[in-house]
Amino acid sequence: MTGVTVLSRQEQVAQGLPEPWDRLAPHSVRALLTSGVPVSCARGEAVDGDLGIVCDGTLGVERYLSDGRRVLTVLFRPGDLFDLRRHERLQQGKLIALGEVWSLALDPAAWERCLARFADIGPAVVRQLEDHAGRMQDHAADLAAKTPLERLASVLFEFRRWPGADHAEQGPARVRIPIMRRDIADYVGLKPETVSRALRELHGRRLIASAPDVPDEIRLVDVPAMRLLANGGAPRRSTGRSGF
Amino acid sequence: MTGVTVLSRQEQVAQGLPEPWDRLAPHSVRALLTSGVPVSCARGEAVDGDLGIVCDGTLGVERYLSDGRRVLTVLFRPGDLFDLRRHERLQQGKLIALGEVWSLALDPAAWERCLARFADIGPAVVRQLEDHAGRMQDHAADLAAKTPLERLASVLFEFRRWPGADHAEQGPARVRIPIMRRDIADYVGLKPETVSRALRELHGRRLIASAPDVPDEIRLVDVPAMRLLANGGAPRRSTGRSGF
DNA sequence: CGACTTCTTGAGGAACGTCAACCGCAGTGG
DNA sequence: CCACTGCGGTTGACGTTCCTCAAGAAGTCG
Repeated sequence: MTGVTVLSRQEQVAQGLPEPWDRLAPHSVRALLTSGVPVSCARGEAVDGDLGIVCDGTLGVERYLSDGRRVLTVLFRPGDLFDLRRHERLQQGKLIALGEVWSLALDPAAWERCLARFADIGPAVVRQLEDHAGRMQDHAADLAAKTPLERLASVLFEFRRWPGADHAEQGPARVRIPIMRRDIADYVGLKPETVSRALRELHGRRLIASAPDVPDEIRLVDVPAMRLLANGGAPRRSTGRSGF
Repeated sequence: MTGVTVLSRQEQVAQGLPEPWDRLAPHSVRALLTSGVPVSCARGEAVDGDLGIVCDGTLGVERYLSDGRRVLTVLFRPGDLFDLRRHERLQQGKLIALGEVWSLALDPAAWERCLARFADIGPAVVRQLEDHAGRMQDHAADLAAKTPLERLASVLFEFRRWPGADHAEQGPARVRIPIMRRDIADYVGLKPETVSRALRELHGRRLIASAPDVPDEIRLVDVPAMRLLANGGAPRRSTGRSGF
């Protein structure tokens, strides 16, 4: 399950390359793929190499506060480009695998050559960065102002928006939770217990549902209500003085 | 206080252009400045134009949740490039002035020409984006895991790190709070009352001090302790089980 | 089977948000 | 000059919320 599978995985990625990369011309894609080496990581492992593209699984930037509290500041999903070359010397956390992860590690020099040679890669990268900035802003809004329930709803939509193989098989209202509760908690700024309770509450309100044997396969029962909730439809308690 | 001051302000900016722009060759700077038109905004006003450089004051991306809660997801300080061209159609908030603000609005077409013509501007922009991404990650970590006290300490350092004219006059351990309490609160995910109490607590612990007549001019009395606090040195209560 | 991890559930308490009131200041108009 | 108004900031009392702690359920691996 190493050499050959790796290649087939590259091909597979080339086929259904998500979001910005799918607009690349065939030779750009080929150059991108041959300039990188496939790497696999087990859960918890640090990803070596600070430049690459996620092929499968979820990566996260992990940061520990002085007293041990853990935070996940960013998540990377299949198709995402991660570039942490300026990261290390800023002590801004470590990139780790939040599950079984396949990624395409890029050699910086080769990457620059690739950028210089193929005109369509540059815009794709810019688009990536802009998307990323947008997600970070959404995330900041979640963390700054939302209740646990709202954060959970929001993060479920975030999971759903992510491109990836999952989407094809399941209906549009289905979401597979790709990471552990603890990682969700560290990402949305809650404790695992609270995440658990919030999901329970969403079930209780008939907003989501899941088969008992696959609790991580969630169906969004009431999408509009979930969307409203994710956008801040449920204030903390009283004082729902909307309108100003 | 319009036509002439504007020009002089441009010159002034060109002189002490902060962080990434100061490394530009003189003609690059000149091109940058002549490609933009100076704009001033009063507090609360939306900034027209979605591409530009902040010259003086503080801008913020403001977002309202469905029920009226307000969040500031990003702050822009003098020297920062803001590019919200993809922002509008993603309904990701509005750029508003958090005080009296001078900025240099850039015409997208002219900007692209500038980018294409001067080789040193591109890297400066990339550096900007990377810095920005780093700050967003710091901010996410603040919001996700830190207590009000820690958030305040952190945001004070953020204010201090910002380049700007303020720095020259005051000592290195002095910070001027550039925005209102309410804006601080909406930025760090607290309520103004809590911000007030946290500042009071910092005073009480002899970590910061300020003259009674200028309460927004803060002196960092114990920088190491403040730094530790900003990095998460004070957990919520017990369970300070550091080390894992 | 036991050791371990992840997830869940429950009870209790600290903490931050909520609400209300007050202070100081600036602008306004009689 | 002073009352009036509005705004930003502060302080205090109170209550909900979410974290803490502990224990149990369910799955995995040796």
